[in-house]
Amino acid sequence: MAGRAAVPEVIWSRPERTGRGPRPAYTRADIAAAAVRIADAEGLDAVTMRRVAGELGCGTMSLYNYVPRKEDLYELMMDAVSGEHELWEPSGDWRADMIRVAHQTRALMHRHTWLPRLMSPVYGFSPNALRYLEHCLSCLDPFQAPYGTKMELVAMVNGVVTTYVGNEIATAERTRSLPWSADEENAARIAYLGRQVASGAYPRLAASFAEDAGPIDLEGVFERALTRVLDGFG
Amino acid sequence: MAGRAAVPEVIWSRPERTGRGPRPAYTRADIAAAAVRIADAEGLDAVTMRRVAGELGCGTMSLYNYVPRKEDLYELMMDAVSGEHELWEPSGDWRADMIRVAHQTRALMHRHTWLPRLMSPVYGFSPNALRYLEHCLSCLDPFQAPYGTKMELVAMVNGVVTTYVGNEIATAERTRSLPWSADEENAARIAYLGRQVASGAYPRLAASFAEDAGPIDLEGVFERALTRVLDGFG
DNA sequence: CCTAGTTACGTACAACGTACGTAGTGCGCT
DNA sequence: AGCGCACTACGTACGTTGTACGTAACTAGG
Repeated sequence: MAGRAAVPEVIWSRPERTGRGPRPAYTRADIAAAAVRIADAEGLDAVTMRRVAGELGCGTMSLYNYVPRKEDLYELMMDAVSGEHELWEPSGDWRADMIRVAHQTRALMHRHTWLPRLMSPVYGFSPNALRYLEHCLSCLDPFQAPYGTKMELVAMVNGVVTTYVGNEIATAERTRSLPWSADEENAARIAYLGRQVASGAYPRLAASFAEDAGPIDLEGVFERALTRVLDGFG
Repeated sequence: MAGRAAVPEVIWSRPERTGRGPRPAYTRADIAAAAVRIADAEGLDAVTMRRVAGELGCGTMSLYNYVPRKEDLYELMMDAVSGEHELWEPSGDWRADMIRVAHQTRALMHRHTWLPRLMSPVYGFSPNALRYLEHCLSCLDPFQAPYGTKMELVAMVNGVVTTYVGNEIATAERTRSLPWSADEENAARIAYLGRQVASGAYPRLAASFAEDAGPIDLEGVFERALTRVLDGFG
């Protein structure tokens, strides 16, 4: 209980290599890549300390030389995939650039479906996150506003992307894991809700479900949400 | 492996009481209340099957007669606190009503700080969730738009509230669990980021942090985000 | 009344994060 | 040059988790 971390212990503040002792067998990039590979292939829940160590080919407890807590492993994973962001020269049209950023982030999250779950609490300040943030701010150079407003815009766009793609992924995984089609799922949901709604206590809900019977166009929903958020910033 | 649930197994579709066998010692409301009490007092991670059973005064495995999986216990918790929503007669000004809804949900989440974590994947269709949804739609009666648009508005407001209050809570819990003040926290973060920014690779980030040195007004951020979202809907 | 379905609960298991102890290794200092 | 210490590596072990399973008691429907 004595000398254990009287400091935030952000992993990015501790150096990867101190110079003393034998050279580490793996880099942080190696570890992050292994964890990302597992998460992409088998889901986030398959990312355990034992499994990652096995993927690297070392003992379980050796991982703790690189990563003090599992939470920091998650941090490494988020930073690794944040490096996949393509950073272009701003076009001069900040609105178009932010839409492009949002679509790219959405694609990134669909490539790594575990990302929304890790991002939803709060995203930190990893190296690649800083580069991404700086790029967003550079896209917003033509947007006449104090930096506080620009940061709020970036946070809002990121929040909306995380929320909506998280929903898309949850929906997709539910329909994939279950042994029936999306239409049947939809029908079953209508059937259950129909029973609730039949009581007459929810007339507007009933009208809503009667209005749009088909499956929801998730991409369209995302696009409209994004447009509305940007509209709110004028 | 044979007869185990070839159906979604939404907990709300199974009756609370079938009539056969001894009468259950507890109601779903009892169980939900116990779990909520624990989560409010000791955090969501303290809500384990053993702990809830202990709070009720029954054996651990007896809980599984009421709740097939832990996920369903979460569902019960969300429904229970959703019942705390105050549902008023719509004022005729849908914008004002939605702002009131959002503030009330925010207050609810601050009262039950584990809510954003449970809501972020997707919120289901529990009885009280349906009542809440119907209330939102009734507030939107003066809003001339198809129900699809109204549903998107409600979803967006809920998403923003969840995201932002989730951030507020994460920030608050970080400063509470750590043995230094918010100012020191802020200073430490500036110090760490300052080191990164000092390289000169992030000029706009540097300018941003130079601009607003004080602590962030989270309530103001929330208020502005909400206003902007509603502005996006005209 | 009987029997089938339900409740109650103790035992048990696999999997998790990780504390701890020990052995080996190589940089920095004297 | 060589000593020492900080670091790496890793096996063992502990506490905790969700929950499968078996058994005993009980109550409504035929």
